[in-house]
Amino acid sequence: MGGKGRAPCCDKSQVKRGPWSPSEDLRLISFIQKHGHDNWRALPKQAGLLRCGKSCRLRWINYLRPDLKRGNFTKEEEDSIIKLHEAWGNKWSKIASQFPGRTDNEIKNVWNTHLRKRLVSKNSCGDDQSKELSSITSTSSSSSSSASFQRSSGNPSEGAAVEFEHQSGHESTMANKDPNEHELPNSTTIQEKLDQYSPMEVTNQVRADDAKASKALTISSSFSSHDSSKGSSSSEGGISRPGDSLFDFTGAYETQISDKAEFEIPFESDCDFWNMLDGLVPFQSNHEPTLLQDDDQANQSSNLGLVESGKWLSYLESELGLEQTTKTEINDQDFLMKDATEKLVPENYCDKLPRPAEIDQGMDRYFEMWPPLPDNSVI
DNA sequence: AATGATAGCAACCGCCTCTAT
DNA sequence: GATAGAGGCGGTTGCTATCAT
Repeated sequence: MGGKGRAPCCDKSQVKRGPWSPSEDLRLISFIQKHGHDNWRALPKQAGLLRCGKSCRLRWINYLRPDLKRGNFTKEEEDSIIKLHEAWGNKWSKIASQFPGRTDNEIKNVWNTHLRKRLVSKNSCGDDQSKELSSITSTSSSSSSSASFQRSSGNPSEGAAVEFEHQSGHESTMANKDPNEHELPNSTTIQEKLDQYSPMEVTNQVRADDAKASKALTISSSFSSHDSSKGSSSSEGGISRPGDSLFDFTGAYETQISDKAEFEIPFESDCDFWNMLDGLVPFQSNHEPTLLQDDDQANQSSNLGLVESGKWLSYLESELGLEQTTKTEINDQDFLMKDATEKLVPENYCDKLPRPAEIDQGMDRYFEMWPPLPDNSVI
């Protein structure tokens, strides 16, 4: 058996760690959408990511998968988690398998932060669990989730471990995880994700250094926090978007596919695009200007004036190469070998962010202008 | 307004399990 | 059957936002 004494999966000194940037996310998404994820260890290199394969896998499974259901857990879900935890213990992946769109990590966090305390407090108040379980029984069969439990929760007194038992073998994090899940939903999902990187939300959210910005972006632009009382501040600025949860695709994305299925974000797209996405948040707020080293960067810096004058759409078009066909000629290798973490966007770029609608228009045009590419299954 | 405490959650770490050779 | 590699899982950490004082 493996385990002890094994070599680490990667050289920790050679990989980027910490919060994921938007460009990294999009690289990962687009890569997996196009090529799948047969080999997590090799994926980062192929995708041009300076990340550990495990980190990529985790990021994908927990946050980027298009079938994730984000947002608050319903009372029914929470009750069912309690019930299942009672039956299975800390078998988070097993529990998560009963909640389509939920991840083991998410459930684990919910348990550790909410449910355990709830149970403890109930017990400490002299309330026995039978009361709790009785309420669970009455509600768990009708989750508000668009995709209800795969199996009926049944009678809690009869042992959920049997009732929910999976087929032998690996439990999977996803309810129907397929090791060859290359049937990634669609390109629209990427559009959705791009939409969610609404820079205005980020602007309202982010005020610190790179790491903070990245973290804040991840939280505020993508997800509605579990705890609405403490959660994302993305609404503080009065900017909210329909379907605020980036990953709230459950049951919905299939219909969305038809709308824009012909638009596929090209995996080998313009590097500037990725950098621009990073630039939608003030990642560079604390960076030294020396980051702007080459002509392109200098040009972008000079373009800040356009942004300032409100000509964002034009700027975006320019940056996306929508004005020139030559930018579409960038090849795979250019993209693959480009460090996703590299920043080309000027400092304080995002302090001058445009209105979201303009972003959306720009993104829409981006997707319209980029035709689907042949499916190159091998890099 | 400033500061410390607490809550929430994304990400990492190390071990385990499975599979291929 | 032994071994190595990769994926997966559960526990834990570290960072940020929010609350309380």
